[in-house]
Amino acid sequence: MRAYTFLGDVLKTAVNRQGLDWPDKAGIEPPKDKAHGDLASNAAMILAQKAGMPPRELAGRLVEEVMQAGPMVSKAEVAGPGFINVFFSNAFWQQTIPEIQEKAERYGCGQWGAGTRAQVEYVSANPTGPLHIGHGRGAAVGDSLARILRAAGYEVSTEYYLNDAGRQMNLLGRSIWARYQQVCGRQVPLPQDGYQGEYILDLARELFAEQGDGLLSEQEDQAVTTCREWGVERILTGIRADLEAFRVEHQVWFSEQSLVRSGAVDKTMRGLQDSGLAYEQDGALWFASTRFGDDKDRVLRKSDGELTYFASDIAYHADKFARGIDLCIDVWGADHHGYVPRMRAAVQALGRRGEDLQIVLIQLVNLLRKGEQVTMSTRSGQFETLADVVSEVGADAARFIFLTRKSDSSLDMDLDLLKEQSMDNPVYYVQYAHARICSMLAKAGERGVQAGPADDEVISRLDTEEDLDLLKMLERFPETIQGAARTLSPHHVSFYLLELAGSLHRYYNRHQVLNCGDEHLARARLHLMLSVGQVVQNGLHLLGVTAPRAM
RNA sequence: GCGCCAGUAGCUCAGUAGGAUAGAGCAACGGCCUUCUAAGCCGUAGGCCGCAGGUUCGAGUCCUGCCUGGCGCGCCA
Repeated sequence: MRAYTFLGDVLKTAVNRQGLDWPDKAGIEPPKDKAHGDLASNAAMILAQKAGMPPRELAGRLVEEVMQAGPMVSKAEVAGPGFINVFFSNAFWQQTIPEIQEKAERYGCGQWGAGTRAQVEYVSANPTGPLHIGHGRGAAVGDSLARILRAAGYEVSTEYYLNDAGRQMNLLGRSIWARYQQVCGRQVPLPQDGYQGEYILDLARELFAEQGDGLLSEQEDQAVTTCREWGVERILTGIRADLEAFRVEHQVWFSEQSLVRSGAVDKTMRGLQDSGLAYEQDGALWFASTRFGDDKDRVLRKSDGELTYFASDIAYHADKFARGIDLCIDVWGADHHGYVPRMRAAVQALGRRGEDLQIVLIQLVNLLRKGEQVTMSTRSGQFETLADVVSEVGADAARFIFLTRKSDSSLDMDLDLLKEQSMDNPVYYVQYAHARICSMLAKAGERGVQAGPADDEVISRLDTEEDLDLLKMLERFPETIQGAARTLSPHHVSFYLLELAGSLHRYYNRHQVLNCGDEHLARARLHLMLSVGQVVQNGLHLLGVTAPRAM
């Protein structure tokens, strides 16, 4: 990060001295090939025409200025069609060590999102059954996203939206009621379209164990209500426990029912009507979402008087904005992608910019057992619960798998493979790096070796190719966080950690830390290990994965 | 029919705001433990980046068309 900002300043000044402005399209980035420097810029190629000289000539002038920038730059050159390649001095990279030690667990954090109140809403599964593995993926992404955004300086809150007002809730009540009666010995059919799952029967048995057959004497309506309320509470308790076991936290649990009851939904509907964005037709109330680019207008209140989910979703988002949230990030299952245009339209109708709502779509998790797909449907009750998977493969492995690919591509997850090859699971590769470092530090402690202060004299000994490789990796951590926050993509952090762990393992196999035969060198390398350990820890924390001290 | 997402090594996937000779892990093959954790390291092999055009100094990345797979299109929830 230091390298990037430093060179950015230098180059911009140099460009200005040529009487030019820094072009938006210009980039400064690390080249793929190390021989092309630590950072390279294409600015000269973009500005050549405007400057009225060939790209290489302009690049040459800029390079001269970069060379004057001080001892941090060891070399700058013109390359290829007009790239400016810049090499930094070892001393520059070595300064990363004291920076990490000073910032410790805050290293990598920045202020890019300062002043923005962001809210991440995720999971938000209907409380009609246990969480399945698909919810788990959304949970991992949402939770990690919140951590990353906090690290990037946003003021972040997390929330679970509870759809506790719809018809599904009634269906749940009736399903439990039917099962309950069966448990009591009555011959009753399950409701049509009811929940078939085994867990409904479990719930009914539990209810019976708790309250006996007392419900049988109640009125049907009353009994169904009791079953529903008891069932929702029971299921929610389970969901909370599942999320906790998965190390996922929601600060706020927001009830849809509370919105309906407070009249907030009606109020929002009236507001839309007043501003001419909602209208009555064929006995229904419609939202004119086509005005904001949606394919067709959408129903808010059906002709039978019932509100659609969409209506409360709009009121819910209005409520979010009213609470002072600047940026709403909704994590949804990708099967809801058709819903995106109307939700964004609604946000604009509320007087917000479309981009104040960001929707992260989570693609399907194809769960496999022995290579065969496990079909999933809450209704039929055939699914793999998050809790089962977590207890089988562990929260760390599950989270890491979810966070090691773009959320927008579907994921094949073979549980048997994941278990059998658990030793080859990438999460262990990263954790092993941390454990290795801890082991070295422990050994250093036993031998009475102290790292001491990380002054220039000490860290200047970190000068091999592998030292610099690690130092450069460490220096890149802050911009990794920034990039992950900007693109709402936790997987960038995972891939960074895999790369960092790789560099550490390579280092370990090539250089001795404690046994290198030189007390000063050992101290320098100890500092390097401390820093790598810190960054691995910080990175894993962003993923919600533990950093074990021993494996 | 329309829309969204995906198509990159045998498999699972990266590829960051177009950049230089396209990467990693697994699987395969060959090496490395009297030394701080071999859950590791080093090496070899493996590619018309779905296909065809276009934009420009330059395309895996942007545009158009097509092919294949997944998902979605309701006064459902």
